[in-house]
Amino acid sequence: MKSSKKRAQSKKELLIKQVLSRGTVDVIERTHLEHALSGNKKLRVKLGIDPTSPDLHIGTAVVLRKLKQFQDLGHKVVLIIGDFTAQIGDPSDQKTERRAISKKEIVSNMKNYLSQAGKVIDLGKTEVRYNSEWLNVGAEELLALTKVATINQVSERADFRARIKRGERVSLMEAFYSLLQGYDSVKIKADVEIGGTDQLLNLLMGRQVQQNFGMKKQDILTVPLLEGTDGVRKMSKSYNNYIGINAAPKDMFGKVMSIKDALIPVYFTLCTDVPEKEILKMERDMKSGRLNPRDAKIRLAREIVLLYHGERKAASAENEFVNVFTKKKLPKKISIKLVDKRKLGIVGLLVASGTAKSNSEARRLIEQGGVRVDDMRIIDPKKDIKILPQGVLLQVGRRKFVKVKYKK
RNA sequence: GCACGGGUGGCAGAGUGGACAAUUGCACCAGACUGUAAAUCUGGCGGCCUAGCGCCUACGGGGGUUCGAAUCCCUCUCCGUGCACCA
Repeated sequence: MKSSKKRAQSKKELLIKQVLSRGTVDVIERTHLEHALSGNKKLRVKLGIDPTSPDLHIGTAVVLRKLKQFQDLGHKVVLIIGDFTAQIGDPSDQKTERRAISKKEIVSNMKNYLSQAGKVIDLGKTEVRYNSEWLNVGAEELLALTKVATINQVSERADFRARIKRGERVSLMEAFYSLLQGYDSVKIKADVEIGGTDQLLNLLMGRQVQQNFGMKKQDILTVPLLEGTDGVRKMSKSYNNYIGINAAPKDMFGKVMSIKDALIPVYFTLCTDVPEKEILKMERDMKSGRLNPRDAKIRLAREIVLLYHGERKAASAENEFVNVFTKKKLPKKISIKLVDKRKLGIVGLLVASGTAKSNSEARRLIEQGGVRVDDMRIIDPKKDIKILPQGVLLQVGRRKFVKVKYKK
């Protein structure tokens, strides 16, 4: 009995260590949080969510995975949906003044968000709150809040200062934003708040607000921003370098395979549960040439797909990938497209089958040698193709396969 | 309200009367190679066809000047900055 208790104890220590170190950038204040985690008090762990973008990707999942670790330690996760601020519209995107989104949109966005977030955290143990619940305050309360910070302080923020220097605008709303979301921490009595490294200032403001409202300051913990598939910028939908949580297993697998080799260890650390020791070993082995980065990446892809689609689908996605790209075999499932002619030009065939957007594009693909019909490369854009009774197999590039049949 | 600056292809950002379907970078697509949809290299990246140094559409909207406009003028619209007591 005693030993099992001990084992549980050491397992907890391990989890704590993981919370504080794996995929963690800043911890403030470290020793305080460490003690709190070792204690028995159930901590309230806050994460603020922007309700404008309902699509989650594995980059946004990084912070959710961190939350999950807190949940595993028995703490309470509080998701705060920033519907209030979203309705005002965050003007920080200077160029295109972001339009305020409606309540209805927010509700549907959040439904989407939660169903996706549920793949990472345990929603049953999560408290979900909308900050319009308390932020729609009167002027009196608002003014009390504005006493917390000074214009001097806000204007000294590195990002604001830089923008002012460049002659760009900094809206008051932006300055208020951190106050308002800091007030969330007061209202929900947060012990800990987590967020991406880009949120550090906001999180710090939460501490300041809490202190001014006579409350104990929350600890804060930041996680890195995951680099996107381009390996340059952070993963984001607007850069089109993201891997969606809802992506089909096959696409998810392929997209992971398309990341730069250098990103492999980072992705392992932030996006999978593979033990850090193993990751380090893989890193060493890749450097020494003992491990083919491709194989490490295949494992990475499998681990990631596994988290969101389960083991069976992960295995079949892997199979499919190896088949199609390494062994150059045909994919298992090939979609069928019906056409109403028995014979048509290759250009028309590409367009009709949806493998090319326009005749010009089709021609280009053909001239560049990217088109095969029944495994025969077609280079002449004027070639006519007969649609055989059993159909013809059209391959465009390495990834598009379509079976074209005649529609009676 | 006044002054100034700006609105260019999915994004960033050149171009300020002809050589502009518009430099370049990113993203994207194809090919070669490979270790993979990595890296690298090559080509492409508005549409149409009779494939021509062809035609159509396109540099915020509309109108104009000109043989010719993304480029000049007018007007509208949108964005940004500054000013708005002294001025």
